[in-house]
Amino acid sequence: MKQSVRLTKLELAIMNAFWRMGAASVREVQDSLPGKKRPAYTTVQTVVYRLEEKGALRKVKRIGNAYVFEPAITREAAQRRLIDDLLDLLDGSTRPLMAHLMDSGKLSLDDLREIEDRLKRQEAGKTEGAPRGGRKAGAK
Amino acid sequence: MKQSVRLTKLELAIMNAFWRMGAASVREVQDSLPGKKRPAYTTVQTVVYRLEEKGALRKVKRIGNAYVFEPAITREAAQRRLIDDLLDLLDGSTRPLMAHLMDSGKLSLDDLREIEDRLKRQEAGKTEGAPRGGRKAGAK
DNA sequence: GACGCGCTACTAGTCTTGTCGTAGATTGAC
DNA sequence: GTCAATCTACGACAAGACTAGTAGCGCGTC
Repeated sequence: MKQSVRLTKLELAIMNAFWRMGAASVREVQDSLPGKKRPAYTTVQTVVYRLEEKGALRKVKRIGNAYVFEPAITREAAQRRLIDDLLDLLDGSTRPLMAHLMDSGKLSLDDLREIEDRLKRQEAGKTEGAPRGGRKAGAK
Repeated sequence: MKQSVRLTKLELAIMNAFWRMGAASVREVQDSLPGKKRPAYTTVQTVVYRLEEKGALRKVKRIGNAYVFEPAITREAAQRRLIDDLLDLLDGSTRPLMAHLMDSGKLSLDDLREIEDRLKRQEAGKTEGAPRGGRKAGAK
């Protein structure tokens, strides 16, 4: 049941292009990469193909002799995987994470307020019915 | 001025052993690794040597014919690097991070309260002098 | 002083990621 | 139908990480 895919830096940069553009050809993706880190066409091509193998992209059609790909996973899922991997490395504890975010000024009070609101809504919302088959334990 | 070292999963597992034990020999580290993921002695040895080259460990003495190593970087510094790398991948935004932590129930309201308090104290303490443009983060 | 054990030092193979080139196929334009 | 442009398909290679084996040295023991 592992549908989540681990992406490397370059793979993520390329996926970002797809999430931004929806569906695109290798050429379009390469053109869209910011100048400084724009690899050769075939480099982008190789990574796109690898992403397809990994299940992060899928071919949707051809235009001319070129394939058009689109994302097969959401940005959220990919980010989730990234974060879970990090938490795993941190032994599952969010403490060092939060501590560092605060120390480095990456978390503002406003950010916190927003999160707090959301968390409250979440807690409130989950006591009423609609179990939303999310992550029930039983999953074989 | 780059003193921070990027650690991989195995390297981190080994550093964790050192942070836990203080100073140790390769043998001690290997023995301390949890059974499931205990690599061969020479594998641990190779990684320990690599960590020394990277500056994450240093030799402190010999006991018998064996070297004893100790951490040359703190766990906090290593974790900081991990987190900064992640933020880099997330385009510097903490939003998806916080959102996922909440969704997966890794952040409680209590956690948030604590963080909020700390953040407030921090802000109060820094209004004097240093302007520190909050999140501009850029700092190459 | 000889022996064996454990440790170091070195070597080596495999995998992943990033990088790109080349050959050949396809296509649109004439 | 021919041609040039553009893609795909495939191969290659370097670096880094992970994995582990082997050779040989040194230390403690008898």
